[in-house]
Amino acid sequence: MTTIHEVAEAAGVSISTVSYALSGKRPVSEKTRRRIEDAVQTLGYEPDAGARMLAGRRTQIFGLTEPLRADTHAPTHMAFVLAAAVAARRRGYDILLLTDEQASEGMNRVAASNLVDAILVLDVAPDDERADIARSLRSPTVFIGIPDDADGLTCVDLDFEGTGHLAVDRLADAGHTSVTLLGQTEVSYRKSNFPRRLLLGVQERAAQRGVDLDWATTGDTTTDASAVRGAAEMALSRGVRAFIVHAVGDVHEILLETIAAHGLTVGEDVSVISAAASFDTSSLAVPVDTIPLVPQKSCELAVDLAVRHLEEPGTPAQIHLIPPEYHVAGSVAPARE
Amino acid sequence: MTTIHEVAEAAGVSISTVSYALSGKRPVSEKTRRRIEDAVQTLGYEPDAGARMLAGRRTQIFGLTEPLRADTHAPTHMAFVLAAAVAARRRGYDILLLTDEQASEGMNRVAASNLVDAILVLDVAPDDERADIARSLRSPTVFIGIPDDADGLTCVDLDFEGTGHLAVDRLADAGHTSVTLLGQTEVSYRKSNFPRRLLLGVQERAAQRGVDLDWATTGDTTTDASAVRGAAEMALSRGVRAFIVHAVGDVHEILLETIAAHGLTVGEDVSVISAAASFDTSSLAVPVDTIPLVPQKSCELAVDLAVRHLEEPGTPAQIHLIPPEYHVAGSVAPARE
DNA sequence: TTGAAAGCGATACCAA
DNA sequence: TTGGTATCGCTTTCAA
Repeated sequence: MTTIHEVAEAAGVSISTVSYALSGKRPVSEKTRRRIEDAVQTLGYEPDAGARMLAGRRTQIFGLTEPLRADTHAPTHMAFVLAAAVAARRRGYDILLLTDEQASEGMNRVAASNLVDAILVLDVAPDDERADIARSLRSPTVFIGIPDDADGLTCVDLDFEGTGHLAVDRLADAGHTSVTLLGQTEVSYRKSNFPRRLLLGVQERAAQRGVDLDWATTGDTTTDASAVRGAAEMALSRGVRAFIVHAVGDVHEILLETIAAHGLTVGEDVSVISAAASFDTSSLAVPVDTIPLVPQKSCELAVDLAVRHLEEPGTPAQIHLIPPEYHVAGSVAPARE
Repeated sequence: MTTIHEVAEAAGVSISTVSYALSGKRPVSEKTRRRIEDAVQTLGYEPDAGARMLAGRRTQIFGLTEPLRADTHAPTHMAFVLAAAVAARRRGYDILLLTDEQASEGMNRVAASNLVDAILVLDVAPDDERADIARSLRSPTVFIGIPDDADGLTCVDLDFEGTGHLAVDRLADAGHTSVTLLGQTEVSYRKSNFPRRLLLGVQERAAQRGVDLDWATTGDTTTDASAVRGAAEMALSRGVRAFIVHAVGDVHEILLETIAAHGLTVGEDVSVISAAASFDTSSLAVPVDTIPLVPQKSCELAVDLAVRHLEEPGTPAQIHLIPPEYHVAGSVAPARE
């Protein structure tokens, strides 16, 4: 293993100059920097992580806690983990995984041992026990999702209520007076809170705009195809021609199939908006207007906030809602008389 | 932050005694150990990770590389990540995530900087570039999966060929002379190698036992329900009454539905074996005999091997195949005349 | 059974 | 623009 001493010797300078040349925290003359870089190159030098942590009081590691509850939608979750890892890496941080029981216990452990510079919290539950833990830690902690008691916490999330407002507005603007919200599974309305927040936003705005609203869940603990089909058919037969879908890809597919089976055409006879979908809606059978939930955005903001808290320790905790963005694909049509 | 010095002072001993008392690497008298433990407790002492790494030359961290290719089955993958994290933690190790481009590049980085003690490799491809990287590293590396060129590598995996053998044997023993293998997607036979290994095992044993074999894939890049149904119907109409399924849960469900739709009963008219499934087959509509792929087993063995390589540096690289286990659920019936 | 002290390999302060 | 060196908090050898 090559050390900073060997690099210094090879370059004919002191170790402090090597350190400064590599960190850029002090100006170094062009030619000495070249010599140092050459030495680093030929010797294959890589600073020792442990020594760095000890001397620099920075680990360049973020903890990522994820309980991985059984009802977590795996693809969505993986997208968030991946996005967090990529975002962190861009800022020079690695991700240390805290899953399962370690999700809570590990937070204390890695914070107390200075293994991580900050902690990112995924898969947030309404009554998340990690909220209290976070409040008791000195390490900056950023929640991706919002617990019921978010007091004193830094949180990042899509503005689900705003998303609900936006979806209803678009349909109401198109003249629809009757809308069905095809939601998540029953269990997710109890164990998470973003589905409720979207529902609330939809209900609120529907009331304001005088829109009749129906709400159907899509299964008990897991997506139930026949329940979805049933709900869609019921709505269509009652004359509903506008849908907001807050669900996984399969539910979208079933709705689109059911609409087609009724001899109706999305974007002409029926309007559909996909709300807060984290999958690629462009791969659906029919193009659907989407207000997407973009893991990259949430995670990049979360990482930015963690870094900011590290660099400016005084930064106040705050909830950051990401404004919804409406992507037109032609699935919303004017209501027919 | 409390340091080992404060603990030593509080307990009235030297720091070395504290260190030894906590690591157990040297006998410490009962009563001094008590005093030290008390001090640790009341002060809330947790050893500094960086200092530990530097002085102890051990990080207690494993790198986990996972490219997360687009065709990766998310739930299966998550099960492996979780199992790896749990197994590692049991032995006192944390998991550092190396995803995406970092899967390869990161291996070199974390190994060179001594950030990790060993590396676990997930999501192994036939021509995996991480094979060469692993061979060039000094850090112990364990593959969970087997690349085509596994020379000099330590690998862990289910014995997929043996799984194929076992499945065919059970059906042949029951008198079946005609079997259909319902396999994975097309793409997985190109981008992974375990599907091929299972296929090979099935073909081999089918030839040996004089069993007619048909093989159907279940879609191009993603599971195609109608393709699965078509394959199942084709087989049933040709008189095939024995199936080996190597696929995700949905494919099982579709096969079972199709069998029922033909008025046939699994375990009486038709025999079905699920091979190398990593999901919980007990939640299927009909109980199905299973030769499971258990992430916990693979990951525990992988972690054990990594630890062994750390403790006994001479340990030779080797491929470790986990013997298949047959779980009876009553879905295999004697063939009818 | 215990203690003193020499590192481990960086960072960053104080001088020059 | 550069160098010397104290320091970070622990592990482990050597001595007692």
